[in-house]
Amino acid sequence: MWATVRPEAARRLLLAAVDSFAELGYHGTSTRHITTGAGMSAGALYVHYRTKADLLFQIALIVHDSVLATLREALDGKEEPPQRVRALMYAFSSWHARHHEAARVIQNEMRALEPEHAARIAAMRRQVRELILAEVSAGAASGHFDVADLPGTARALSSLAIDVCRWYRPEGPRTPDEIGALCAHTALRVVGAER
Amino acid sequence: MWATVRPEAARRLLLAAVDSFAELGYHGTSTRHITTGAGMSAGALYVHYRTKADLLFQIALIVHDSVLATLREALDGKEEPPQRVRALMYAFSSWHARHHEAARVIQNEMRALEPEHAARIAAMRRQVRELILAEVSAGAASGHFDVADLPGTARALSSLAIDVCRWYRPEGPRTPDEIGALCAHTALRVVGAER
DNA sequence: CAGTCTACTGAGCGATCGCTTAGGCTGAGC
DNA sequence: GCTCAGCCTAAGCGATCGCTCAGTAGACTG
Repeated sequence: MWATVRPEAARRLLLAAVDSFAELGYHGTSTRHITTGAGMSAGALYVHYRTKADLLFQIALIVHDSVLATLREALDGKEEPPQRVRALMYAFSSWHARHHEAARVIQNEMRALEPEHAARIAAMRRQVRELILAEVSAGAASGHFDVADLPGTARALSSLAIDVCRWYRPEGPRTPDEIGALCAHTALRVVGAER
Repeated sequence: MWATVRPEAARRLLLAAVDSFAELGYHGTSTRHITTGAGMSAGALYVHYRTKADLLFQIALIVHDSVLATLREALDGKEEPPQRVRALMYAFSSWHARHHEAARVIQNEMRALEPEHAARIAAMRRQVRELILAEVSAGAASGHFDVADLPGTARALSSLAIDVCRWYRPEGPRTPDEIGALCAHTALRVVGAER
């Protein structure tokens, strides 16, 4: 996810910021804590980023790009609605386990963005929601699913996957792939695909 | 939920803190912002609370008490597992809509607590999880539900309800009661109670 | 080798933070 | 009518915040 961030020092700062934002929150993290974590002195952050808020924005852009790419790749080549929802939910929820630190940052810290940056991120989040809603709607229209409330059901699937980043612990009993399989199975029950 | 907090000035401070913590986060909120919101000067906070962190702890105690009381009251008198899970999920999710600000505080800001306070809150959260797990397990044992993974399914129900506080907006199209009904219905599908 | 550029250091700026303290106001009890 | 405890204000402490900037080390160019 971070491979494209250059130069290497900018990437080190960004990774240190994700770590610290996830653990202490945006406002709980000082710029000195970030630069120390990246092995640099206090002023180095401003060589690569305009402000602390800009650093958060760059993180949000990269992370949301990663989510969207992951979801689209998961759907690629799948035809039948149950297969598509299974792939989508597997990818979405296992991504939230694998990248739980980055996910926590984009779930909890977006209110620190300036309005115009927040709007750009909100647009990317809307794309994710519409992607899920489209799959639920398609399955309901084709008769594969039994769904009375389309947006409400899409919201439920979204909740199942996103909430993973809140409770997931790497030392816990489940791997990201096992969580993906569980969430996908649960999602198919939620849309009424099991007969 | 806050009626028992006395004197009235302490309650005003507490309510202002919940508002601000929910909107700006614990570290994003200054003690001056809290006292201004309660119509007092900066020093007034320390008449009623030892520290800013202690104020957060008092909030967490009250809020978790409210959740536990709400869940136990919802189960009271219900006999059959499907009825109990429906009541539990209705109460849990509609509580998260009705009290979405307080819920956001206890979901996102608990890491700011001191270790011994965090441990007390963690114990209360464990009680909530065990309450849900017990209902899922009882329904599976009695044959009302079809559940292969008991803790995983309990976690899914918990996610459905808790995540409400992340996306709920008072100006949105659904009332807390409608959200409760939707989550309860979804939960019964997740546990395989629909035949 | 001299000159230039980029990446970074480290001191430090003004602002704001959590919290303390001295003192004033108010109302219940004697 | 006086005392005193409880509640609150206003000023301000030391620490830390985000951010700036003059200076430097080292690689590259001509």
